[in-house]
Amino acid sequence: MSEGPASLPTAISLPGRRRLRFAPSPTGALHIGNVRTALFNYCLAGPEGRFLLRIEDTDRERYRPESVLEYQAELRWLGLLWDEGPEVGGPCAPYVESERLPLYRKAADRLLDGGAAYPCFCSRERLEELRAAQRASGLPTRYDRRCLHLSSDEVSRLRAEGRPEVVRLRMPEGESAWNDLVLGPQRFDNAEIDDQVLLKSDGYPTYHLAHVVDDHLMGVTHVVRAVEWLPSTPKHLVLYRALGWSPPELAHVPLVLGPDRQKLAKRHGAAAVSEYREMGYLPEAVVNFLAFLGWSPGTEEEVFALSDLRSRMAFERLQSSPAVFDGQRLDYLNGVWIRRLSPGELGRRLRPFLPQASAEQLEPIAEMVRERIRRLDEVPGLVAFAWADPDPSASLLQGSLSRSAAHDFLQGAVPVFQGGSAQLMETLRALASSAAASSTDGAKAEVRRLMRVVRIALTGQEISPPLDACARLLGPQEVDRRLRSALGKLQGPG
RNA sequence: GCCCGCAUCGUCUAGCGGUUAGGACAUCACCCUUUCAAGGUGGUAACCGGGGUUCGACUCCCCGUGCGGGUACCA
Repeated sequence: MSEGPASLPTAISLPGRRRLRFAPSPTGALHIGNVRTALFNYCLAGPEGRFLLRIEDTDRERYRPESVLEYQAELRWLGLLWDEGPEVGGPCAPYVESERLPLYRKAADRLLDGGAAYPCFCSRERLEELRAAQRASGLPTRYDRRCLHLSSDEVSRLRAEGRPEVVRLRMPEGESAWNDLVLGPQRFDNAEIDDQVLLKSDGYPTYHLAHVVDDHLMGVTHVVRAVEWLPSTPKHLVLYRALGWSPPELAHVPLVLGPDRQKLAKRHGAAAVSEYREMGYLPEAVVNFLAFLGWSPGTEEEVFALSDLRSRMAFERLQSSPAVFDGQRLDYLNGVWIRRLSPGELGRRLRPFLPQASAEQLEPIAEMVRERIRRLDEVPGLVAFAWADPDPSASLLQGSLSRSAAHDFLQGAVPVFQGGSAQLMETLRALASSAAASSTDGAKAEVRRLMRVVRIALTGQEISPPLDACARLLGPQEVDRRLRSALGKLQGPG
């Protein structure tokens, strides 16, 4: 490449009608709020569009290399597969900003040459003092442009001294306006905007420079990001213009709040996607739930798969007010999606939660729990009896029944279970009904009490999956052993 | 401090000048039921306040209030 110092590649005919991107900064765990932004970008690209993943690793202080792979794994888990980006490549590679440094340098040089930016040698200490003073006198905190009018001699002298140097954007006079796809017409007075640092003294660009260069070079057509970026948008617009590029469409989506209406964070409980995965939320439910935090179809439908969302989501229906993250609604949707899974599929998803279960046990377990759980991590507790000896006490077994009634019913139940499970419940209920016939209070209540004895004998718990399913999971021998053991405890007076 | 954004049931939301303000979660009651669920039926519950504009405002405009965001050589 024999490009001049101020030359940059040109973005031409890239695939996809719309090109949207998710550009996280790998500094920690992937936050659920960021996932929503990723989801919106993914969906808004539409079936005809392209979804790109770009790694914004320009903050060397906070950079965490492991995060890159973690983010990718979580996005894949959610089904947010990128058409271009790390690992999959694409026409705009590389998609990692730390590998694109020369591009930002060239852009900075071009801005410097055109007078849209200037070198600044002010120390961090001076900047801090400046801000403190401005704040103290009630002024907006902004750089005072001390380095704006440095002569070339002064610049060379400072460089010769080895003073750390940054490149600052020279914010021009006038106004910055755009039509935000979510918030509508926006207008800022440039005089309110600071001369932002574009290139840091370590040679890395700031977000402002890097994302403008990359979004342009990568042919990004729509930038969808959280409102926290709204106030710095004028800087970006100025950069596009100074570089001779036309800006993409902009859409600022509202924040996701915690129950206290503060920006969702760690202290609200789970903030990382990985935690949701570990708690047994299905990616389908997380996606469905997050989509409705700021979007709705305008109909009364509420269950959406990712592919439906990608074909249905549109800017016009994006919400402009912030949404509170409501865990109860997520739980509900998770239950809905769990019940939509076939027992076989649910069994496969259950694997990480049931290390002690055999391969053959997973599907039957899935079948017995699918209508009673909202999260996969509830399952180990529901079926714990299968791998533990319940060993219930006699008083727990008999409950409000007389000891002899409990004993007699259990004794009658033993042969029922031995007879195989085909009509198990029918037979058991018939047995209970006849035993309850002489009951003074309600026969129905008596049947319940009787069935309860069997439940506790088998599982040690008052609450369990249906008895026939429990019996099948345990197997005939174990059922027989547990019934006889309980029988033994109910022997004699009590 | 300065700049900016937002505002319908507790929560997510529908509404885009005229509606008994709709749905879902949660909640309450009942039904179903071998427990727990799931499912069914029904109920409680909202337009932040004040001015305008208009024959008519939840809807449009202004002010206030509240909440939030930004104000970095972090993104």
